[in-house]
Amino acid sequence: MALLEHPSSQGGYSLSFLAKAANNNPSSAMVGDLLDQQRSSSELSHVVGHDSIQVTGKVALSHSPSSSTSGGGGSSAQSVAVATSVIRRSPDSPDSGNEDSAWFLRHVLQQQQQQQQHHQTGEHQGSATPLTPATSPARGIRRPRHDSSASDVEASAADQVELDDEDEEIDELKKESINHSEDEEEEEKSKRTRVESIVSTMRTSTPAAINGCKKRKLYQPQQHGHKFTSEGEEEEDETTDERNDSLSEEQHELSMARAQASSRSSSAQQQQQQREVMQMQQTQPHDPIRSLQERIASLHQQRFAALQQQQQRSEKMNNEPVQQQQQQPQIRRPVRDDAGRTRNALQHHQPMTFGMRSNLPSGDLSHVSQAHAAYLDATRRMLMEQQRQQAPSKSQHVQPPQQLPVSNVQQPAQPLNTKEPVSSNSELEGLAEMLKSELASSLAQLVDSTLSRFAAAQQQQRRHVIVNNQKSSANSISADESELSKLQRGRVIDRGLRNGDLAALGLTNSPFLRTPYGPLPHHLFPQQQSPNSALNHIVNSIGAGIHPAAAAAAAAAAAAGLANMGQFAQQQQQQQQQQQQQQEEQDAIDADAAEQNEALSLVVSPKKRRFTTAAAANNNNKTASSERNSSPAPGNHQNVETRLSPLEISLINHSSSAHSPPPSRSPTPPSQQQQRYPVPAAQQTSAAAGGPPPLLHHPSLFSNYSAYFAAAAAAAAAGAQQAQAAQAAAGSSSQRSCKSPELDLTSASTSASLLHPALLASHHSHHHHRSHHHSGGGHHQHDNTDRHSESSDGASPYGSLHQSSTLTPMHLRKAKLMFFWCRYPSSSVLKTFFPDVNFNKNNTAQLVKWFSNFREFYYIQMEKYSRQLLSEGVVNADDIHVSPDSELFRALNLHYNRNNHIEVPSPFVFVVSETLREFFKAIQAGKDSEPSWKKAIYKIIARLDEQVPEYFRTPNFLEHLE
DNA sequence: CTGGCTCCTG
DNA sequence: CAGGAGCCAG
Repeated sequence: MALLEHPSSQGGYSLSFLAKAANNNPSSAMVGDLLDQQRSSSELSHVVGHDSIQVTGKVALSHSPSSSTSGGGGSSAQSVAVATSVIRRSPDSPDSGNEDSAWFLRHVLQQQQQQQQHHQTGEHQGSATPLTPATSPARGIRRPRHDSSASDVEASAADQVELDDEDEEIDELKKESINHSEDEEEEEKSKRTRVESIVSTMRTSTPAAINGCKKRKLYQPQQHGHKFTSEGEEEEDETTDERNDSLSEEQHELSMARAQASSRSSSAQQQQQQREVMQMQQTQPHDPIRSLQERIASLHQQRFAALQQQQQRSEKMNNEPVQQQQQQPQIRRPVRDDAGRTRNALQHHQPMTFGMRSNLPSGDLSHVSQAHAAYLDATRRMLMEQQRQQAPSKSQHVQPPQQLPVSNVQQPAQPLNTKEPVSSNSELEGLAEMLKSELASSLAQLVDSTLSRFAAAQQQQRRHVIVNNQKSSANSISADESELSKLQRGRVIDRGLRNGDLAALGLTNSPFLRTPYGPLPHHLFPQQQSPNSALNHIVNSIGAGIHPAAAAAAAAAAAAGLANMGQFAQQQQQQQQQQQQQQEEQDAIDADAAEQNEALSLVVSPKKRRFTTAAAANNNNKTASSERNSSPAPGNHQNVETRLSPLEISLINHSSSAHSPPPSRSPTPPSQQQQRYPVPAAQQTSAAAGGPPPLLHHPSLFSNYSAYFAAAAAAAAAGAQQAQAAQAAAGSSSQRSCKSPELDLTSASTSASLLHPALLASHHSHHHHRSHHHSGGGHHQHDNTDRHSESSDGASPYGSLHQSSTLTPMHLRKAKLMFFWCRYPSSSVLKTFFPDVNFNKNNTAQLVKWFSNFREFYYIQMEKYSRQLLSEGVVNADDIHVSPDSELFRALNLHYNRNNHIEVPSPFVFVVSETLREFFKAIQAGKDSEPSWKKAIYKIIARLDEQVPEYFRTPNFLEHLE
């Protein structure tokens, strides 16, 4: 019976994924061992999560997401940390050779396991404490909820404290690690980190997408508010904000780039870095968006450089560069502005890119796992090679020349690498000058080409629009654009949910992490001059290969004891890295110029309501779907975009590219798709994280924890901002700066525990819908209505003043999602989650009624399934376990989460199982014959309500719901 | 009396 | 899902 699942089979998605990955791994001794360990660890964590859920109840649940989610990732992070500690503490650690690697790995793994256990214990304690037995039974089914919420807050507070501690620890560890210059170990660590990152990434990868549900018209849109309201003002604000954000981002970027440059071993890389800096500087003043893009481009460049190094190295050492490359996040394709060098780098990498492509058939898990396996394998080989080389001659400087392939301008490289920055300032300046000139020229070209392309694209779009939708033509500066914008929103949503939970949007690129730890890498590898330069090189290359931020974060995390938050942050970063890689791949596939131009256009034209993605060459599908958007763009887009994550982007791309079901991302990467988005999205993400709450930039805040917080705050800020905007459109910037932070912090703290790693599963469905609409053809009328409703819902309300008293289908959707956390929301609280609605008695009643209906459906299902269980011979209620994969959840998901906007929160899983048990027991006891036998159960279930995550308050939330 | 909930029906 | 009826508590 699908419903019942044995405890053993019950794990969280993430865990199972991890296990899968482990299984897929081909591997050899070391790697294999590692994987096994991983798996076991994951199981452990899994078990932990499960236990906590069952045992502790609500509070535990709130924590559980982190535990279950982090399962693999957490373990990885821990392992890293462990590694560090091991290095420091154990004197017996071997200094060299083959044994070193193996030894290191084993130790790490062991430590990891131990830590897991510790973690487990901690978990129990934490969860158990806050639980507050609900009171007031009779009337106040709802009251209990309040109690529970309070307990949640406490829990979150506790978490914060822990995090602080973690931060301190991190700092200490960092220092220590720096002081202890053990090259080999360092190397190991870096490698380890990479492996870990991959594993964690796999963990997070998309959960099994449920059905590609069709979007059905819930009901006709009753009205549309004022589409075009104070659009102008908001936009203005947005622009400024964005600029500020971008600027701050740039700053971070600069500092980071410098730090990295110093650490880089090869002069070529330095050059690139400098170029980046130059680019950023140049672009900063002008266009924020552009600057962001530039920044991304620079990042890409960095990666490329790293890749190149690595590739060469790997090639030399063994003949398997491809595999390694696959694994590494680097396969980035230079963003538009990159001129010759970047392109060169790109070209060099292209072969690899292709390889990746072939190996990465779909964006789903499978591809990830494959990559992971490949990566592990490659890693193993690398280690072996290293060992071999080391053994024979420790003082081989032979390597350097090879590593500096493309631009050997400054050969001093390896030996001097650490000190280069200091000594060669003048040189750098000269380079900077050169770069500047180069950039200037290249930029001009780019701009020209971009503009021309954009124009062409627009024309095309218009055509499509006209053909497809007559009405929308007016607004349709670009139907495609609108579609794209929608997609983006989808991404945003996903990101918002996902990241909102974990790192709250944009942690990946968040300056917070980066700035602080950016320097770390180079500190960690200070002694590259040491005899075994080869190893050093490897380390460097590895480090470089990884996203700098990620690497830094990883290092920091490793050093630290790995607070939960830290884990999250790290994981997130890693994930994003991976996602970015994917995106990059796709991008690489496409022709460069066209895509980039599109991206630019997208950014450039902020006025279109739903992100006007310039989307010149976008898909036909989108064109068709464009019908809906026409509404003016509220200012919030920027914020929204901030949350876009690479993954989302990739998903979007995937979906757009093919109607195929979510699971498999069709490799067919039509060059036309909006791959451009990825880049902009990423940029914005970083910008958003950095921008809104400048206060958070304070050094003290630089920690995983702080980063997390900041991100959350930023996310919240967006919401707050909106609210403010709604009331007073103008001059909100100052207010925002002051007020937002507070709000953010508050919300963040409050929601810290609440934030779940609810992953937005898929935009696929959305896209599908759209495409369906198009294909469906014949329903022009329908489409039009649709568009109206959407525009009124998503767009206008959030715009700020566009409140309407109408509850739209989007609101309904949101309400349904909220049901996952809260079954008995009070009307007052409920209202706060729909700031875009002008509530009156009627719509309030409607909203309340919705939840009543939700409950009804829910309880019906519960009763039905519990009866079914009973009939199947289940005797003990305790034997009832529900897995998210169960039929029951399928039904529930279909009802409340049709498009899988979010991953079913683990708390809800618990609630369901609990409800099931209660019904089961009641029915078993024959209470169902009594008059209102369900009421008792209702009471119990009412107690299990949780606070709805803060990100539901995000103004843009609705937009994300397709 | 009102708000809120459940149950039933369409 | 929405409407309506009925019940209950402030």
